[in-house]
Amino acid sequence: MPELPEVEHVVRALRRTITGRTIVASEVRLPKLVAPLSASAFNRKLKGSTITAVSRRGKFILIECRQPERGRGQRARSGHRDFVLAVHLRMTGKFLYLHRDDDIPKHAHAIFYLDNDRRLIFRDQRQFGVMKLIDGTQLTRTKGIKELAPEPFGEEFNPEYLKSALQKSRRSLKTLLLDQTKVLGLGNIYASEALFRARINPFKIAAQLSPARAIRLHQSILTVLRDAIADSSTSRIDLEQPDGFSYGEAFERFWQVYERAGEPCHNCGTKIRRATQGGRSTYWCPKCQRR
DNA sequence: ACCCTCACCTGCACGC
DNA sequence: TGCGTGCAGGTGAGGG
Repeated sequence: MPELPEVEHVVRALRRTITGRTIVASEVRLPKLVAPLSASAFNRKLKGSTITAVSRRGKFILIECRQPERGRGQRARSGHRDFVLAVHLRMTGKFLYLHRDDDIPKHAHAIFYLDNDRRLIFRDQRQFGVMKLIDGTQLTRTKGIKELAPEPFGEEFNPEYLKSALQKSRRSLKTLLLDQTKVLGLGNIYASEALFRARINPFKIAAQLSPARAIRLHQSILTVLRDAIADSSTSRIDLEQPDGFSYGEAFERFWQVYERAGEPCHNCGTKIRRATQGGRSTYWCPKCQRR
């Protein structure tokens, strides 16, 4: 369920919580979480590794690790190997930071035992989440990551980039905004919200959007992501409160159109509409976002 | 190369 | 109460 703003806050929470910790051992209870790697190979690789940093690429959480040299002789010069544990939360993935005696909750598919006697749990009700171990130098060559569009807050994601991405596509804007290889970071909620802010109809064909509107859309994408990240209720993401937080709750009160079908538009009072587009719900104001 | 549909899962809200 | 249906914020494989 998390889109980029929620992932960003999970990253910040992980960063202040687990940076510098060593993974004493790990336990994978759902093998497909780490497939095609085997659970035992995954655990072997992580054992004894120290977490050096936590970052993000799109909606992927990157837990950067350093594995001390084991055995004799190998790679004697550097003395360590760097790798990244890349985690995608998909719909329901969550991290929890538990004490030794806390009960392991339902749907805990991976457990990381840390050197401070605490446990980092990966919990995922729908089992869509994925983890992969990537060699330090291979990150930008990894399938699933190398195809991602530029980071929305980076220089490369500018109005010119967006215009050119739009020009190449015959799909609807809403569908295109969900494509992480074209525009990075939006999900089903913020795609609708960004289009509402830009006053652009979600069914409009991408290539037919005027340059002026493309600039407006670019602005709206950035502001909707920034506002969601800046929202103080977001910082409530607390890894120690397993059920005290659901990603959506924090932002609901700011939604202008999402899940508001039949309710009045905050701008003009017209009833917000809902339709299915590419199998997903799209919400829009038929007056503010005319074709 | 592009784009669409379906599949992956569990749980919840709803109507009967 | 129970059961069936549809829906959920994300992607990726496979096929046209």
